[in-house]
Amino acid sequence: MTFSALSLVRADDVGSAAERAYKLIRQAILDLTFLPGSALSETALVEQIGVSRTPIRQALQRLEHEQLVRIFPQRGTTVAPLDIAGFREALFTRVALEAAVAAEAARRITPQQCKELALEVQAQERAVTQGDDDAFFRLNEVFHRRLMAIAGVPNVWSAVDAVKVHLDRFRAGHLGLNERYPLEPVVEEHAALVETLSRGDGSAAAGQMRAHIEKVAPRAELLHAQRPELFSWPPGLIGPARLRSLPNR
Amino acid sequence: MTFSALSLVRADDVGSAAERAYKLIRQAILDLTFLPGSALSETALVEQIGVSRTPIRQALQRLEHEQLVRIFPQRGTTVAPLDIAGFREALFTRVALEAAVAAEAARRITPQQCKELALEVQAQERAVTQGDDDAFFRLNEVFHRRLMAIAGVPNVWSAVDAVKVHLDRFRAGHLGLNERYPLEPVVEEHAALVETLSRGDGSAAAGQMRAHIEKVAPRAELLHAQRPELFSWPPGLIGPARLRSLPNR
DNA sequence: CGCTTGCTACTTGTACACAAGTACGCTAGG
DNA sequence: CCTAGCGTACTTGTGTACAAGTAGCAAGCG
Repeated sequence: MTFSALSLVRADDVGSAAERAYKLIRQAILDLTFLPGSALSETALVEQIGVSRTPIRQALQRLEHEQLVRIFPQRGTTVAPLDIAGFREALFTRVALEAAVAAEAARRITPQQCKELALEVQAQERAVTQGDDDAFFRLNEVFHRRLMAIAGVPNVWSAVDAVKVHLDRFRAGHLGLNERYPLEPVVEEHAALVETLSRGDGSAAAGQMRAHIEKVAPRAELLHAQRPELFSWPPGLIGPARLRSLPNR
Repeated sequence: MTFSALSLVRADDVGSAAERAYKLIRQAILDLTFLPGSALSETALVEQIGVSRTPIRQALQRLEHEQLVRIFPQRGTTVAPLDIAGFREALFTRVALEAAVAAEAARRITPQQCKELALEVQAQERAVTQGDDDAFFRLNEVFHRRLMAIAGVPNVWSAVDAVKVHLDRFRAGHLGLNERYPLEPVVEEHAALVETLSRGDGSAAAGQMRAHIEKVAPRAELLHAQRPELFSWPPGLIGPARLRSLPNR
């Protein structure tokens, strides 16, 4: 009983101060607590998170490296606006990598691994029928990582993860609109993919994976049409000027 | 005449202290000035580079993120050993991305762009016949980046660059052995690729790109056979223990 | 002789003070 | 009323002192 409480505490307590600051700020950007285009004050973050400027700065520099924030020396730091071109490039990258993974996995997969994947798909189905979206997204990630392990390239996930944030930001934008994305087809595509993998058909598996991932493509233009303010710097300024007065947009 | 000297100075003088420290340490790791497995002392780097610990630490954390160093809290920092598995995964990633780029470029390329690529290949040929390897490697990088621009995904290069260091480290290891890698076939493959792109044959271009990049694959085992000490932690220790006494291996 | 225990010197992590530079607003002048 | 100029308050970048923790060695004990 104390265990579950402990594991909840861990999420905000484990790791160095810099690690905690990184995860907190990153999550706040992804779920739109910090709106795209708004200014991020290091001193304000110090008060909100309760650590010194040093770990805050480490976190912000990691976030700048993955292009979630922009740091303008001696001027300020802002949350990067959503960007359709960036979305398309991230999607291109993820499709290329995961399609290649699927092809290689089809060549290497064993019957035992096929059974394990089928079990995972069943777990995904349960999560969807129970309406537990968060559980499904976790299982979805596990599934895609498992394919990389089967293909013998587990660390390719880090390359996917680096671009995946720019896809997930669009999903978060849709969540704010209360538009649920139907998850049942996703599970069906997973099941079909496992079946293809079990036949060892690499090119078919690659094609299915490509189509599977590219289904999120329309999200970019949809969200841009519905919430254009997330895609540009606040009105009245072009580019990196006027960083002082952007408290919350 | 002062210009070329200036441009040489720039490499060590431009950018923030953290940026300079990052580039210097990175270069020293890539050209084996800092040997794989050896310890990196922050205070020693402070004296060698001439900046404070803060930018040194920023640089080391960037290097840890791209897996060139490993930081063990309260214990020490070491240069990451070469790793065949990492090489294979980096190669897989680069092949997947660049093959997809080649396929997309074949669909989008214009006749004008074909001519420009042909001119670039001629410049590469000149560099090779003049024996200017450094110039060729710069032109080679420009060529691959240009293909991404043509395919409409210029920022995919950053994803390639992130894994490319783990391929380049093996090239640096070979340089120490004075084994020159023949560059003429590389230029010929570039020329053949441009010809295929001009025909708009996407799948053929992807296949050529795949073969083109995978030619470096044998380097991993070759270097491992000739310089195994670059691939493991110094003798007498397994894993991350005993960081104190590893001055230069 | 082998083992334990404590000390010392080193590591990285964090906090804070200061330096360099920028934007905004006020004020004085036209 | 408008505009130019300056000062203030803010930003990030850097240096440095201190805190927390680890490895290695040496001395003392069994």
